[in-house]
Amino acid sequence: MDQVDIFKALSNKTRLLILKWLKDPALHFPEQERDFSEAGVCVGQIQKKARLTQSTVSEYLSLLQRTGLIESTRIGQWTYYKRNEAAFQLLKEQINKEL
Amino acid sequence: MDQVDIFKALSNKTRLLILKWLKDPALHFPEQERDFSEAGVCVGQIQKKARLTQSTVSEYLSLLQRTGLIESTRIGQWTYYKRNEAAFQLLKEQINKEL
DNA sequence: AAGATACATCGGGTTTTCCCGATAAACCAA
DNA sequence: TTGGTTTATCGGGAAAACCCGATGTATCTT
Repeated sequence: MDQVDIFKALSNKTRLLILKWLKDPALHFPEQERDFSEAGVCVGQIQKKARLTQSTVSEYLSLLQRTGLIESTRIGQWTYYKRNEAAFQLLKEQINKEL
Repeated sequence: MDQVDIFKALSNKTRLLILKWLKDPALHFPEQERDFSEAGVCVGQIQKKARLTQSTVSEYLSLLQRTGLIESTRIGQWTYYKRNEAAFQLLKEQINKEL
C-alpha cells in the first residue's frame, strides 16, 4: 500500500471517525458484550454508530483493511475489526520523517 | 481547515511530491537563482518538475495554500511558494496524538 | 502603448469517490 | 431443511477530484 492510498483512506470523515473509535472500543461501543481486546468490534456496531448503510460501512472497513490499518477476524456470523497498531506506528514514523 | 481536508490535499501523488520537494528547495530546484530561504520556489520551477500543465500546478498550489501547509509571496511577476513548517509541526502532533 | 512573461481562473471532459438499495454468501437456530 | 441474522458484493446515480486548454490579470521591458 502506497502512502497516497493511505492518505486517501484517511480523507473521509466517517473512515477517520471509525479509526478513532477503534482506539478505545470500550468507550465508544458500550453495547457489545464480547471482549474487545480479542478480536475488535463487529460491523453492525460500527454501522449503527456511523449512521450509514450496512453496505457502505462494510465497504469502508474493507478499504481500511486493504491499507493495513485495521485487521478482521471472523467469528461465527460476525466479523470483528480492530486497529493494527503496528501499522499506525509505522505510518506515524513515516509521516514524521518524510512529510 | 479540518483534518479531512488536509488528508485530501495529501492524497495526490503530485501534491505530496511538491510538499516533499519544498523541504529542500536547493536540492530539488537547482535552476532557480533567487535565494530560496526568503520566499520559496516560483510556480514555473515547480511546474517544470511536476510535468503537469501550468494551470493544474497553479491549482494544486492554491489548494495546498488553503490548507495552510504552504505560503505564497508575490515578487514582481513571480509567485514564490514555501512550506509553513509550523503548520506541518502542528499536523504531525495532531496525527501522533489523535490517529 | 505594445508585447512578452508569469501566474490565476474558468469551462469542461474524464475518472474516481461517495453512498445507496438489492442481492449473494456464510453461518446459526429450530 | 427452512428461516433468520450478519456481512460481503454488485450495480449504479450523484457528487467530487483530476487535469487539460483557453482566457484573464498582473507585471516587466522596450
